[in-house]
Amino acid sequence: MAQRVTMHDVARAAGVSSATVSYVLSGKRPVTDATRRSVEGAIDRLGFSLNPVARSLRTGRSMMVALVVPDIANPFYALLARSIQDELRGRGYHVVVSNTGAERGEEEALLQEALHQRFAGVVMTPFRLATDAYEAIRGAGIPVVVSADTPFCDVDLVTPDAEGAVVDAMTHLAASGRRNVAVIAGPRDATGGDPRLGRITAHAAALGLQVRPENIVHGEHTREAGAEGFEKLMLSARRPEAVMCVNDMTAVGAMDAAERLGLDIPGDIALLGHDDIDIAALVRPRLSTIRYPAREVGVAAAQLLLEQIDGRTRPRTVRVVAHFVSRASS
Amino acid sequence: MAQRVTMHDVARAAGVSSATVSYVLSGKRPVTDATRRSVEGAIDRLGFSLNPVARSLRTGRSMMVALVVPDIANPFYALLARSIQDELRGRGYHVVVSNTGAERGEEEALLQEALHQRFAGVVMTPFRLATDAYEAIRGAGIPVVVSADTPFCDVDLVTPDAEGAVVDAMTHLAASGRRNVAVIAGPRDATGGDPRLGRITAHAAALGLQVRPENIVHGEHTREAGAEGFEKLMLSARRPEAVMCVNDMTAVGAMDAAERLGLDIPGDIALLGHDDIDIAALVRPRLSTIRYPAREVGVAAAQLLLEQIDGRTRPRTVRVVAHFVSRASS
DNA sequence: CTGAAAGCGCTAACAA
DNA sequence: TTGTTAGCGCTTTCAG
Repeated sequence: MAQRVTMHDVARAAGVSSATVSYVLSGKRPVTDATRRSVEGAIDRLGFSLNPVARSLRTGRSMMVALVVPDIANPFYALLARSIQDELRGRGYHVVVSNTGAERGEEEALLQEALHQRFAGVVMTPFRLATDAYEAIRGAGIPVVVSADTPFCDVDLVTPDAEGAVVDAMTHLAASGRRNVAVIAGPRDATGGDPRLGRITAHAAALGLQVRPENIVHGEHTREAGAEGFEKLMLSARRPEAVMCVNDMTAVGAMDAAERLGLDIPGDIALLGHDDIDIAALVRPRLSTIRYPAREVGVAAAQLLLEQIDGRTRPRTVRVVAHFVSRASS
Repeated sequence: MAQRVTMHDVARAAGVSSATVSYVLSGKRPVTDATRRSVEGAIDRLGFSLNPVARSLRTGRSMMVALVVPDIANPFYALLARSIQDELRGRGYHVVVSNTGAERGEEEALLQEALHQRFAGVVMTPFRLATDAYEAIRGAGIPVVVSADTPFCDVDLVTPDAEGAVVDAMTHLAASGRRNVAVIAGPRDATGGDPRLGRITAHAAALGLQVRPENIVHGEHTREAGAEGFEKLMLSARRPEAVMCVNDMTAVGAMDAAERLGLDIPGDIALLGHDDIDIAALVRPRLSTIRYPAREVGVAAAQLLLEQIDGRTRPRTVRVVAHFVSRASS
């Protein structure tokens, strides 16, 4: 009772050739109304549906899109996944989600895999991948969209426009008298460094803030790493008056640590996150953060991917603007 | 420069037939050490890798597993996805995530799709699907695992063992003098009703609690529905002293509403969730909840799926035990 | 232990 | 406007 109905069966039932059935389905060739009706009749009489696997083998392209992220359990990526799926479903694409754990080996392997599988495209948030790792897959003509803070050469990119937001956040800190600012940044060995950290240090001086080298700690984008980083910072001889975190999950980790250490936020120290996942407004104190809307990022990524699938070849970059959201933690 | 290297090329390079290459790869037939070495040499000299699409066409089964959930942006399902992916990756399976929005039409369509795509299996959290909707796909021999509170006939099932936890939770309410208990339950038209609600009403009387019919409201498993449900309950002539929610997201919605209404939790009213997603311990007051560990559910589901793929045919049910977690909201 | 060959179900030339 | 046909790259009988 499985789908044992092939195009051949339909063709026979409709008294045409299987090619005609194919053309009725794809519309790639004019077909008489009569034959069309006859074929369509046979199709739903027999309950036929096209075998996507055979089709993929023949055309060399599947309807699968890979979404490669560090961790789908991270709310930012979960929401990103949701919005990409929503955008792509209409066009019949399925989304294969894979987790890299931000590990370079996994990032490479999953990109390879997308190539072998002849996926229709890849949306990826790389952390440690070499910037030239896209050569092979782009050489195979598989569309790639990268979501990252770092500029990548020759690849479609969705990236934040966050200069203004960072300036706002730091202006806000300065206004409340916080001068000595620390940063819980991303991993030291991330490809292209940590642009979020870069933006902060770039603007600090002009805004009257100081980011001492010893007040910069590195770690993964996780809650645990955030807690660890915060504790490290609190050992500093000159305790910072504010901590800016690479994302909201690390900021939550910092709050965990602050609680353990008996430090009050924002009394003893101001805390800022990045992304504005739902959790940011749910924790207490509510977390001030630089909002980078996952949903919009996903929409943009899906858009770029579809454009490539539809034939665009010149790489494009979409900047999603980030905003400072002031809440109780700063 | 794409993967234009086929088994034929490898065969020629190794001076054997493509059948032999296939057998070297699959190990389904004994092969001399000499030929094996020669083939393996050719394989990595040419950078060959097997085309999964051709393989799927031939065998009639792909290495894709469908994960069909209401909303991957819901932390419970995100974590479920993560753990399933972790379990399945080792065996080479990829996970295709789809969102149903808990809509029956989508649930049916996505199940169908898994059939057409010849997926290796399906893990599904159904809400409104008819219980006999699995016939077709099971008839096609595609393994299915359902994660649900409701018992489903003839399908592998991962389901909570929550009687004890519910009794604990309600005992706790009774002990703190809450007698009049309300429930924010799942949708009224869910397949098999709402077993979480069922468990509550089943135990209420024996524990000295009262769940009045007008204190049961229905809605989706979302934050918004939770807020709406809570507001409805607060209009009740006899305001309940405790509210039990079908999951943590609805409980968070209830907290949203409580704040708007100026009600104190747990002072004016106790609040309980269900699942224990990370957010439960992050909101204030921290949410008491009935912990149903998504990670374990995912592991069990993956296990069941693999067993089926490996040939088991008799349906199996795994019960994951739930526990009451007492926090500040009750 | 190895090879030859027949397809899996579809698409896209090429003919008619 | 339609049909014929040759594969896409693999697995798996059936012979050797």
